[in-house]
Amino acid sequence: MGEPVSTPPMRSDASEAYRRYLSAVMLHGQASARACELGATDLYALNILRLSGALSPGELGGRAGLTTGPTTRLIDRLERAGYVRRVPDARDRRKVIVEPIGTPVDLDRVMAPARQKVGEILEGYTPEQLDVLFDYFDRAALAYREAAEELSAAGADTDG
Amino acid sequence: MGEPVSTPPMRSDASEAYRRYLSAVMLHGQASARACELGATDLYALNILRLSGALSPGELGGRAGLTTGPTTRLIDRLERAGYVRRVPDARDRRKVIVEPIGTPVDLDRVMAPARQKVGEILEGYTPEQLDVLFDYFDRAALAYREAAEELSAAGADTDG
DNA sequence: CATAATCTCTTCTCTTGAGAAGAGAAATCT
DNA sequence: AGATTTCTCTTCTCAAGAGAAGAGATTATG
Repeated sequence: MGEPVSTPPMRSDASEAYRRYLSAVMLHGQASARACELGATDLYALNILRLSGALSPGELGGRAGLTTGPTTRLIDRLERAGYVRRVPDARDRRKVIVEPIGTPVDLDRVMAPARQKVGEILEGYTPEQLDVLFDYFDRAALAYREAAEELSAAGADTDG
Repeated sequence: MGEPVSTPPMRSDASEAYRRYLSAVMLHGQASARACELGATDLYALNILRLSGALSPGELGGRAGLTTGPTTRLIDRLERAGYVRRVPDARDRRKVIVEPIGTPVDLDRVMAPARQKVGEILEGYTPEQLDVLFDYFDRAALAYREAAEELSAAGADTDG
């Protein structure tokens, strides 16, 4: 997955710190998925569904960073595992709605350690400091999305 | 690849913001790789080599989040593309050293937009605020690594 | 209306990652 | 020294993602 190409912020070792951080997040994602006996993408998609509720395959795949082909098979796997159900959309018969209907039994147990550790870290910050963190997450997310957009647009230009 | 299972911090929409952030970072990584005509993992590995210098396959694979099998083929691809060279380690003949010997021509061009945008965001913060950010990256990285460690250890327990 | 253009999902083929098994080299133990 | 254990990389098989192509449904246009 897909793995991230970090864009190093400027300080001396900042880019290393940032890279280590992203790397750790992803290694944890893989370990979590393995503990749930799922692929990392499958668990990620399940998390998206838990937070956002039912989505169409297109929406789900887009948020999970998948193209449409793999998305269909992702949903196949989740459906077979009993975590998800396909429901036809009444208003647009081209569409399907993917409803979460279950959660891996040990998901909470698996997430607990990271949740607690990160929670403790965040508790150590003042509200102002937390504002800085989440302000950064917000704006950086936008920046990366825009940058990705530019790259895709530039690539589409030069394609046949 | 692998995609992250975010562990939502506590605030109301914080977990959503955090998820969007990670998602954006990864989508940008994929777009960057595509723009360089490489896989996301391949470009990530190349970045690791640029920052860390020559590494053994084991080290490289570990940092890229790959197991040893795929790592060999990753290096095969990079070698075939001319970005990397395998050199035998004189002191330990089990080992190989992977040396970066080139970089995709348009890597800088590809990275420029994100680098600039993120740079602008970071310039908007005071030194104290930047300390908060990088303090978080440091500690969160450790937290996620430890949490992943616990999961792996627990999984190894219950395995045959 | 009818036709064309667009959208959404699925199917197919090829590349890439995971994990098990194995070969070769080094370290450790007796 | 010889045997065992450990380490590092490679090879092999199977599952998962990328992208192209296609089927079915909706919307826009003449």
